[in-house]
Amino acid sequence: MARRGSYAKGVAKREEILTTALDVIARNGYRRTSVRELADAVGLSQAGLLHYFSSKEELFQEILRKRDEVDTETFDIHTGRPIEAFFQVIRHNSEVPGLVQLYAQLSTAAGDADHPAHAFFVERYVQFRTLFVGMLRDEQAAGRLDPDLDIDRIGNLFLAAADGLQTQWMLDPSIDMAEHVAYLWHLITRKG
Amino acid sequence: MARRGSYAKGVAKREEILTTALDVIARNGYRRTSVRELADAVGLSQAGLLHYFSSKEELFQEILRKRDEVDTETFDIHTGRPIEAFFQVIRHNSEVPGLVQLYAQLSTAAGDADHPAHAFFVERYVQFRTLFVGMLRDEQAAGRLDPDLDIDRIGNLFLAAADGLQTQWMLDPSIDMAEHVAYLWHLITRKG
DNA sequence: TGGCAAAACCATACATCGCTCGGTTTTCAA
DNA sequence: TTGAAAACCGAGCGATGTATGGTTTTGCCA
Repeated sequence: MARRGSYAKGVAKREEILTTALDVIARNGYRRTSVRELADAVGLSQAGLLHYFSSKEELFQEILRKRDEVDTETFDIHTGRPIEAFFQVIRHNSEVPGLVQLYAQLSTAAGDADHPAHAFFVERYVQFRTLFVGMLRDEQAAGRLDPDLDIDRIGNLFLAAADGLQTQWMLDPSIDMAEHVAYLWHLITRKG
Repeated sequence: MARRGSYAKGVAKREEILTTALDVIARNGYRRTSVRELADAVGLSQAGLLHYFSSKEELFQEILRKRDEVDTETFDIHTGRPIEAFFQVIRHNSEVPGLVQLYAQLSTAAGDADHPAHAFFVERYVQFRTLFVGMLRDEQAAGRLDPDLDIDRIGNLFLAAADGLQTQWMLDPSIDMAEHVAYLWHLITRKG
């Protein structure tokens, strides 16, 4: 499933690389993690590792893609109430600082239009915006949310708050990300 | 003023490095800017440049520190109404994408406690939080803001929104950062 | 079941990076 | 005028990401 024509061994190895890389980054931090180190951790040479991912940045992108897939399943994004899943994901994030570092670094680096992961993040934000705005629309339709609210802007503000709070949390772990986002939700839903 | 014991020439050169580096980064983007390139741009060798800044990361940190100083003066942060200055800074940011890239990258990299710029950003956030919360307290005292609001949390949410919107704006420049932050302000001040 | 194309994987090498070291030249106060 | 410190450089080191040209392993199908 990794690529067309992959052997069973290759598919398993690719998966092993992703999960192992996640561990190494979580333990060593994003800055101090090199391709050689990741290759060693899965018993491959650097060239052997780069057979599966054409560059370091693509490897990191795929790690984050897999994270999204796992989170989507684990926290029941599409079936439950998305706002609840959103809070759960944020709470969970404070237990995987390495991933937060990786995400923050790669998503900002991808701001450059030439960055290999640029398209990935552009699409990611589109998807999350759509998901969030759809949820807000449902809340409005159910009468639980002021119909005068600009749900497009609010959707962007929620994503921005989640990202920005990660930066603050990395600098000062005493900041409770989920609590802050919950307060933003309170600000929006108050005065029914 | 740059360091104790600097000669006049050195002080001027240090200043030239900062302003030139700013231009180069704005033009080439943060990723593609190396120390060698910056050294060339000011007519120095790399070793010559690193006489003024002990590392690349310290140079970038000093660029951002200078940016803060210039913005503080230009937009009248301490004398005018801080919220207005805040909007102006954000509007101005969309005209200096290179700086936004640099800030986003360095501030997230500094999340690692071992990063050379870690202390700088920790302190920076403390300062901005203090400034912002003070402003919110004044608004409450003047009766222009609901006294029940948690101004500490709101302060953090504003900083987070400003940061997170930069990420979104880099990925999609059609996003109006200032407009979104203004809408957040509207959400907080509505229903006086 | 044996052959063979493609996948899996490696050793080596290369360009570039940030940075250090040991020096020379320039500045400027005493 | 002098000399100590600042300003600056050439050369090179170790580490990084990645390209190249190969060998070994896998598994489909004839």
